[in-house]
Amino acid sequence: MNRWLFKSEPDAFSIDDLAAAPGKRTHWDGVRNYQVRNMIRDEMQAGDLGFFYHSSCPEPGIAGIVKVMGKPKPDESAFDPASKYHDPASKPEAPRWYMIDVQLVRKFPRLVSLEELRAHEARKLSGMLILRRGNRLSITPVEERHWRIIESLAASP
DNA sequence: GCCAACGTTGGC
DNA sequence: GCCAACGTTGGC
Repeated sequence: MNRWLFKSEPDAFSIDDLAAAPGKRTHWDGVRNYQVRNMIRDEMQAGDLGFFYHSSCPEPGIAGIVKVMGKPKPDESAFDPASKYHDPASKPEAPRWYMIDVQLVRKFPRLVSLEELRAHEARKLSGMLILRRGNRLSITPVEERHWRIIESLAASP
C-alpha cells in the first residue's frame, strides 16, 4: 500500500466538492506531466491512500484523506475535443495519459496548513517532498513516517 | 501581481 | 543534442 499527496485548487475542486460528489468519488484526471503520469500508471494501486491538499488558495494545506479506487486507466478527457484537457496526441489505442478514481475517506476536523507543515520541516517532517523548494508536481509520494505525523497533527486541536 | 523553479518547445 | 524562449505552478 502506497501513500500519496494529491494537490487540488479548491476554487476548481475542493475536499467539500469531493464530499458532495456521488459516492464521494471522482476521476483524478487532467494530469499532463510525465513524471506524475508514470506514478499513476506504474505505481498506483487500489487501496492506496492519499492526502488531499489545497493549493493556490488563501490557506494552503492538507484537508483530509482519500483512497485510490480500482486500477489506473486511460484518461478519457484527453480524447475529448471539448475538454480543456484535450490532447490530440493521445489516442484510445495508444493512450498517453492516465487517471485513477479516488474516494473520500475523511475530511480532517481541521486543516493542517502549509505553515504548520513548515514549522515541523526541520525535524519531524524533514525531507517531505511537498515542502521542497520548487516542487510543482501535482501528486507526490508520502513516506509512512510523515503520514503518521500529519495524521496525528490533524487529530490534535 | 511578483517571482522562482522548472518542464516543454522548437530552432539550429 | 543544446539551449534560449516560453508557459505553468504555486507561495507569498
